[in-house]
Amino acid sequence: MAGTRGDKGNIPQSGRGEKPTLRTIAESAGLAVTTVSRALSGDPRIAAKTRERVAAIADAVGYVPDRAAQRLRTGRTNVISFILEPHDEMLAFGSMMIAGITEAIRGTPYHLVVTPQFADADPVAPVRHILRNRLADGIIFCRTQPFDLRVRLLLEADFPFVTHGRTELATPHPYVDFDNSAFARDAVLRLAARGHGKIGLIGAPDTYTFSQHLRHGFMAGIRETGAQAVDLDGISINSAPEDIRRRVFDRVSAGAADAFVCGGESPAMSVVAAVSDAGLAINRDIGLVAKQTTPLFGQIRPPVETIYEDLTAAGRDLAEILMKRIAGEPAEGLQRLQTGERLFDVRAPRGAPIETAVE
Amino acid sequence: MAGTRGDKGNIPQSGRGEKPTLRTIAESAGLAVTTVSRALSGDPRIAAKTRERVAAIADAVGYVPDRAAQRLRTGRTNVISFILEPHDEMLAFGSMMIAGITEAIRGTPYHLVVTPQFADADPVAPVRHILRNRLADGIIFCRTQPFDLRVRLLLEADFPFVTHGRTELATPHPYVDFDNSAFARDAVLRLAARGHGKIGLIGAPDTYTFSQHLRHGFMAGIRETGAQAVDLDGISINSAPEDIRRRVFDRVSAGAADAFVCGGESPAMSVVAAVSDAGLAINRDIGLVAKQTTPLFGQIRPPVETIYEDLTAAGRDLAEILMKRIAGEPAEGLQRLQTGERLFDVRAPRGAPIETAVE
DNA sequence: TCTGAAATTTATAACGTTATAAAAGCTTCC
DNA sequence: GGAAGCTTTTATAACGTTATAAATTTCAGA
Repeated sequence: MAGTRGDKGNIPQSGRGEKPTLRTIAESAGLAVTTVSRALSGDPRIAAKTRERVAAIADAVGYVPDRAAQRLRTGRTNVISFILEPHDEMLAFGSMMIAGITEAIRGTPYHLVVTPQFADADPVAPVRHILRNRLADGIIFCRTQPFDLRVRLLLEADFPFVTHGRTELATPHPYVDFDNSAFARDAVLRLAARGHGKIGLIGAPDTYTFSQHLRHGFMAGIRETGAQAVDLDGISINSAPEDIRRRVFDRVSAGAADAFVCGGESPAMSVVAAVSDAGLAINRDIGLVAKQTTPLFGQIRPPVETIYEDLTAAGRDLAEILMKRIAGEPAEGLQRLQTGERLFDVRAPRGAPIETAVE
Repeated sequence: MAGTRGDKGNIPQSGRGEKPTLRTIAESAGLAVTTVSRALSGDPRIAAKTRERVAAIADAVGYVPDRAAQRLRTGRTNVISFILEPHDEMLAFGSMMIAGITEAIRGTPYHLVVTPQFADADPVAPVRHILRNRLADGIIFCRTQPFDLRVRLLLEADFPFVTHGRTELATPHPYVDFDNSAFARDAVLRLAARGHGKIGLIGAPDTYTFSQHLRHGFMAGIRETGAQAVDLDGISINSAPEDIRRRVFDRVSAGAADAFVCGGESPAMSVVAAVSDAGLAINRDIGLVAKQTTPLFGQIRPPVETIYEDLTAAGRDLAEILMKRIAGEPAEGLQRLQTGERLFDVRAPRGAPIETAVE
């Protein structure tokens, strides 16, 4: 039942029930199929007059090229693969990225295929699968490691890709990244300037490159200000919210920490909860600077100072870079480092212009 | 440069650099291509012994069928299209759904293609586009309207689809929905039982079916309890967070409202902010029951009573239903209504067993 | 041993497109 | 007028698969 063709032709443009192909147009125009194909692809070998005539007929019959046939013939898939780990912690991450990617490929022939990277499976498996079966023209993936296996595999195969996050590999490759080091350093400077001396970092597991950047920036800030780095026993943005809350609650209750730098809004939420549970107040007693990736967080009370990482813009950049890479541009020019935007500064009144970053 | 084949064969399994096809296997086995094709698809016309032999060779050379060729020949795309509106407000919505869908199609031949539905474009356009170009075997889309044009179009074309949300059309169609009516009614009963008498609903624009369900349930609760429904001047979960905050602040400051039912966590966040800004306290002064769709919200302080809508489960159901529909199952059995799970009840101590719903 | 039917395999064509090579039409110029 | 060189069009084949129809082999029963 499902999927069978209805009796009445359900293609409104053309009077006939048949799906128009190049042959339909060729017959109607009295031309060879090859000529029509070339005319539609704007081949300069075809006379301008013929091109126009063909375009008109194609439009009239509602012709759209068959992607499967094109793909079979050319080997090009017109597919961009976005590899996504369905993390609880990531929340809006995927949605924001996808919004950016779809925006960038709007009007291009590319489609977006989401390829899951399951936690219980080999992380390289999706890349290998796409590569072997030529399932896409290019790949986007996130959360790189310093010596990322996926990057090495793709470099070796000379297959187009972009990463969200950098690596420490010698061969340059296209990437989009957020300057997490600057974010963390800046956060520490700001907290120290406000009198906080015992600062904890809630970053990510050290396997990720961005996590190391966070830590480097954080430690740089610590050294520059003479503040004390508070150990949080391996708590990270990947930890269960309740674990984070408890750990922060312990440190705060014991007076062992008086400020936190958070790599995400989910752990920041837990910090706010822990501080509240301890009978203390964010900003007044305990400092907090967090990275924000969704508008939602702007409404939290008490207001939390955040730096905004625009993931939709990142997705847009990733897709644009990938398309350029597929078109043959060299990797060197296709690297972009985002910097954060200050959203709310607790020292400034609401709505007031935000001061420039601490030098 | 990018995408060109490296000199060294980069397909590890097979010694040769060439991509194995049915012909490769046929030649190696001394069989016709047709036979190999049938053997691999488990056709009973092929002798069991031959099937095994072919399977062994296919495995050895690392054969994977060419999707483009299959698609061209059979007309089946093995693609499931998920139509997504990149809403600010939706946040984790897309991610959770996608997590569920990918989970369900794991191990099947289906791929997930995300098709954006841009706010500035015709909402029916993506469906029409997929239909015309046969870009998918089935479609998933969300936020139905009572007389949804997309549903009507797809029913007429007899094309497989599932919706997240119901319609009021006479012809039954597959759907997954959350019982928003029960949620809203239950929320009002609970708030009223706690002594709140002036209750506002932050639902969705009335064009959506689920929004009407929210309102029906809400009004049913109002009638049953004799509470007063507070008008919020068209504020909905689609409104800007700051607008919601201001409106709630006004009502609460003026003593015009003492409780709220929220159809999402983003507006609930704004309610918490507004109540805090008005110098009042959630639960003590102002009641709040919200729908929760992400784990994040569980950490908010003060704790907010929520009902959990499991969007990952919804995504899983949607994909499963769609695959059954594509396989030809009738729409009648493919309708599912989710009910919410109480996550936190302010009257019960944390961690204590949760009482059953108000009757 | 032969016949007819069942089991198994094969040849051919087609899905809709584009790359390659060849052909036809048109100018230009000696 | 015809060769040379350009522009424009066409014929053919191929990408890798599967549906259809035909052919071959196998086997039971007479």
